[in-house]
Amino acid sequence: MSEPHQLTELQLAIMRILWERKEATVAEIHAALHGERGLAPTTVATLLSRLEKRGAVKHLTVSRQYVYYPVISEDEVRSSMVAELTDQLFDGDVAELVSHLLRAQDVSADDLEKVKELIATHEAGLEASDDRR
Amino acid sequence: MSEPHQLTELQLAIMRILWERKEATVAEIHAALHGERGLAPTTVATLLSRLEKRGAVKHLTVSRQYVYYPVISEDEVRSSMVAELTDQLFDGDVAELVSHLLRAQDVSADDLEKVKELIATHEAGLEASDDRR
DNA sequence: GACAACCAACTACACCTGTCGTATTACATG
DNA sequence: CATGTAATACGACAGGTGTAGTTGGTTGTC
Repeated sequence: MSEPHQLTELQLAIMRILWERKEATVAEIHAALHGERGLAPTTVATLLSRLEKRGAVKHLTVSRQYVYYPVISEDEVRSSMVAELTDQLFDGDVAELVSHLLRAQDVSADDLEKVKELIATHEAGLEASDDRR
Repeated sequence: MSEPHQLTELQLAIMRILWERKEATVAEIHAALHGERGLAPTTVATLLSRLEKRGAVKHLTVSRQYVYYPVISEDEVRSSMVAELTDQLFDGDVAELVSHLLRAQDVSADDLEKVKELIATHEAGLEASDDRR
């Protein structure tokens, strides 16, 4: 069942870099983050060791430097966090979440098109597995 | 446009009670919460005053007791939190969120039906406003 | 071999949240 | 009016997070 992986904004920013690159040193992550935020290198290092303590990343040591890599996948985190949100805000009802999305101004006509296609594709997939049954 | 209303699990639990009942005293909220969690009354009071400091609730004093009521609506909080999640996990792309929902096992056949109906209804609404234009 | 540079480890601190205990105040009652 | 009771106000503390400084060990270089 995989523990709940609730990550904060900064933690996610770090994870995103790791997910993209598969692995990175503290210095690389610091550089990648540095564009927008003015964080000290030690700050990034602290965050990474805390993420490691929680089991979100691990590291190898390569010539005196730590190379971190993700242990949990982006999809796991997404699932975990979306589920948490759905539980807390929509009593676990995914349809309610979608309903909210549609009702709020959050969905543009473009989005709607995309969503419809997604559903069509998804249904095709379901039928395929139906056939196989 | 309306500050970010990111609430935690417990804070949401309290807000839900307030949204349902329109208003409630500390004692009532404590009782309503008490079923599942063993919180002290003072804990609930502390949470409420902190929520008030943040502008999520306000209170009136009725014969020595505080009667709290919500200042922000459930929909506001939902929008705010869903938007935040979408930004952080899906780079702000709502369609990506829906895509994730469909791909993950999170959506049952039933849910899918409901979602399709929702979309149909939503489109009908859009056309109506198109006509009006 | 001494020294500078680099890096991780450790420590610190402020702020938020969940949790309460204690102090204080206001009311009702005898 | 003295008191006990009921509620709020206030202060505290632990655990997590963002943020960073300082320390200490390795290593490459003169």
